[in-house]
Amino acid sequence: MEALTTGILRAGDVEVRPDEFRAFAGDQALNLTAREFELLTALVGRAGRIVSREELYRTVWGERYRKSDRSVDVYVAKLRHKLEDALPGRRFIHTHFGFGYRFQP
Amino acid sequence: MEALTTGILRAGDVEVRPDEFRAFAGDQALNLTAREFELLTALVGRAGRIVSREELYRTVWGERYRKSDRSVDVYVAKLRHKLEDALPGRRFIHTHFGFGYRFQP
DNA sequence: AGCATGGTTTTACAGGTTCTTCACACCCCG
DNA sequence: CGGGGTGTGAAGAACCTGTAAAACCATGCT
Repeated sequence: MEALTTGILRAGDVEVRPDEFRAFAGDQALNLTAREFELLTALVGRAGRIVSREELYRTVWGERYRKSDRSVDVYVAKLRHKLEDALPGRRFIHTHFGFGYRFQP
Repeated sequence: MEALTTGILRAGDVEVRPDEFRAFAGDQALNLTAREFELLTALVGRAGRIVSREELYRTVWGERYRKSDRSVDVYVAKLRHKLEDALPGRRFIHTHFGFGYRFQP
C-alpha cells in the first residue's frame, strides 16, 4: 500500500514492519514465527483484496502450489489465534469459499 | 472488452474484476460461488453476443460439452436470481432458443 | 553423539458448502 | 398438437475448509 516511504504496512489496528521482522496488533507486539510473519505480511500488503491460496503460497513459500497443500490454511488458523489473543472479538482474516482469503480490519 | 489496461470487464451496471475474484451489480458486490463467478465472467466478456452453451461450457468447465449436460442452464438460473436480487426488475441474461444465451444490460 | 525445544509440514477427519445430475413442468416453433 | 429445448427444485456426490495431532526438521545445549 503506502509502503514507499516507510516500508511499514498498516491495515486498521494491525501494523507490520518488514524491515524489523515485527508486527503489532493495537499497541501490543505479536509474537510470530517466521512463516506466520511472512504470511501476515503478504496478507496485510494485500488488505481488502481476495487473495488466492496459490498467490499466498507462491509469495510466502516461494514454490509451486499443490492443491493438496494445506499449509496456507494451517497458518491462517495460527494467525487468527494470535490476532484473537491480541484483539479479542475482532475478525481480520476472512475466508472466501472457493477463492481464498481476505485481510480486512 | 477494454481489459487491456485494467483487467476489469464492464457491461452496463455489471462489473467483473477477474483478478480480485469480485463482481458488482450497480454499487453492491455480488456474492457468487466459483462457478457462478466464472460463468458471469465469460458472459460479460462476451456481452452483446449470442454465446452457445458449448462455448460457455468449454470456457468455464474446461471440458468437452455433452448435449445432455444442463450445468450451463442451472448456473444461468442462479446468476439471474442473484442479479435480480441486486438490481430488481432488470434483465441481463437473455435466452436465444436453440442457440444459447446473450448478456445484455 | 544424544537429547530437548520449538518450528514446519503433513495427515486425518468432521462439518459445511458447492456442484452435478435427475426429474418434471413448461415453452417455443414447426 | 408433437417433439425437442429450457427453467428449476431437489438430492446425493464431490469438493473445500477448520483444526488437532502426528510426523518431520532444525538448532542449540550437555
